[in-house]
Amino acid sequence: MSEADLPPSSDPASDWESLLNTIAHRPKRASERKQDRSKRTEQQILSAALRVFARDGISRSRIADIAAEAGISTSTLYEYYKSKEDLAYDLPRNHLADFFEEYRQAVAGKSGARERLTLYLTMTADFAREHAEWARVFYLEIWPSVFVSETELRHSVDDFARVVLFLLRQGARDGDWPAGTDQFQTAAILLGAVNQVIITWLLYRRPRNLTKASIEIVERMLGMISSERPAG
Amino acid sequence: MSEADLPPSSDPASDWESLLNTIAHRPKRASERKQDRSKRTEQQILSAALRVFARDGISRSRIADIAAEAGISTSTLYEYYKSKEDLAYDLPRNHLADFFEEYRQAVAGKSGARERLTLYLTMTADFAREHAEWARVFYLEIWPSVFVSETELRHSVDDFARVVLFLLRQGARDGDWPAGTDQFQTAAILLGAVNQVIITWLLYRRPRNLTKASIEIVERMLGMISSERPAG
DNA sequence: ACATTTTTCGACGATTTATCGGATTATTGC
DNA sequence: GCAATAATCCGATAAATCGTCGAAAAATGT
Repeated sequence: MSEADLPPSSDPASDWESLLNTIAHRPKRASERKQDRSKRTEQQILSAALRVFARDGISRSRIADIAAEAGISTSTLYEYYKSKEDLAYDLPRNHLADFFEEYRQAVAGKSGARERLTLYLTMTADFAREHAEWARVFYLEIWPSVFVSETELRHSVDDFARVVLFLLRQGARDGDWPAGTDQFQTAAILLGAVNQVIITWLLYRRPRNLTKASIEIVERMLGMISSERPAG
Repeated sequence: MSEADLPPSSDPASDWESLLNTIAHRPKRASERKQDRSKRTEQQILSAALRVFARDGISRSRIADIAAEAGISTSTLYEYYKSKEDLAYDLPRNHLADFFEEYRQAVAGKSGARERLTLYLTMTADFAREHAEWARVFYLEIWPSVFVSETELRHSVDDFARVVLFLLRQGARDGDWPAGTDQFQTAAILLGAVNQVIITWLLYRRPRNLTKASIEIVERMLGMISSERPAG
């Protein structure tokens, strides 16, 4: 069974709904733990791993430290994750789902492409600011990693760009910006710039005010894109 | 003795020269190996490490594999680098110095800020394409890493942005684009977009033609920046 | 209360990293 | 040339970390 088997629809509004639905509900993990105790343990592991990874970096972190931080033995941790790598790549998925869900709710009232896109990109930066430990692990260690493409996480990462592309197409249809330009290129500019700002903030705490900076840079880029003359 | 102790100069042309000089000649490593044999061994280690890191990823690579690939024993490798991390972070520096040197020569005839900037950003992408193994290690594993800021490599990474900022200021002085806008923001857009394109190419080989795509995206961004109306 | 399932953990084996002292090779001074 | 000295290399082995297994403990169902 292949993914993204949404029925082709000619109704843009329902396409948007179903896209949001898809990204917010990627299956989290086939854990199937029976007891509540286990669910608690799993949460403790994830929370401990996040703290330790953010503090020491994934490569320097030791499984034993994470287990100790979670208050369990090393071998118990291996009951839940078959390796450190497995744990590291599973870790960001819950948070990403949370982000998509937050966005889905925040965007509910808005129908304009530009409005939706502005909200998406600024919320991305804001989410990183609010979950700085997670963002450190995700943006500085996981996302660019060679191995993302081998994991389930890949779908969530791809979703990130999918939303931008969808909205760029919508805006082109609605006349918010020229339709002739390469939307992949535009998406690269938008996503690249926002990521760059987030990464700089994570590493050097510049700009001081990430929320304000991201709003400014997004407004500026969308302004530039809107007033471009169509490609000839 | 602190770095970057260039005498303050009010001559923009010589500032440019000295900036290029600084970045192309960062001290490579206090190796001080006496014999030619050692210099060869060091090269073999670096070249082997690059192959293995690019193939397996840094975290999955084993020191023993790198040593074998280099045709030396594990313990000999430790004569040269005190740990895998040490090796990984030293690896990119030679290539970066090569890039800066290549740029310095290519830019020699050009004096316009826009011309220099276009060349810089497109050469960045082209260098990644030509040295794909190195680029995989550098862009996907080293650059975004939390630890860059703890290593000597940090200076070279900072140089990357320094050049862009210098040229943005020059262009503002020369009237190539409005002077009012935040140049850090502009730099984030330019660098972020180019990095994004490079990373996408490394991971998915999209766009197919990286050289062409980077020229297009850089021209487009500089066009947008040039025709922005000054901030009010 | 007792059998069954689920979860936890200590003990241990396997893998990988890193060290050290001496053997080997090159360079220097004569 | 040839000894003396320095630089380089490597096998043996220690240290650290990862990962496995079987049995004990806890939870669940009847």
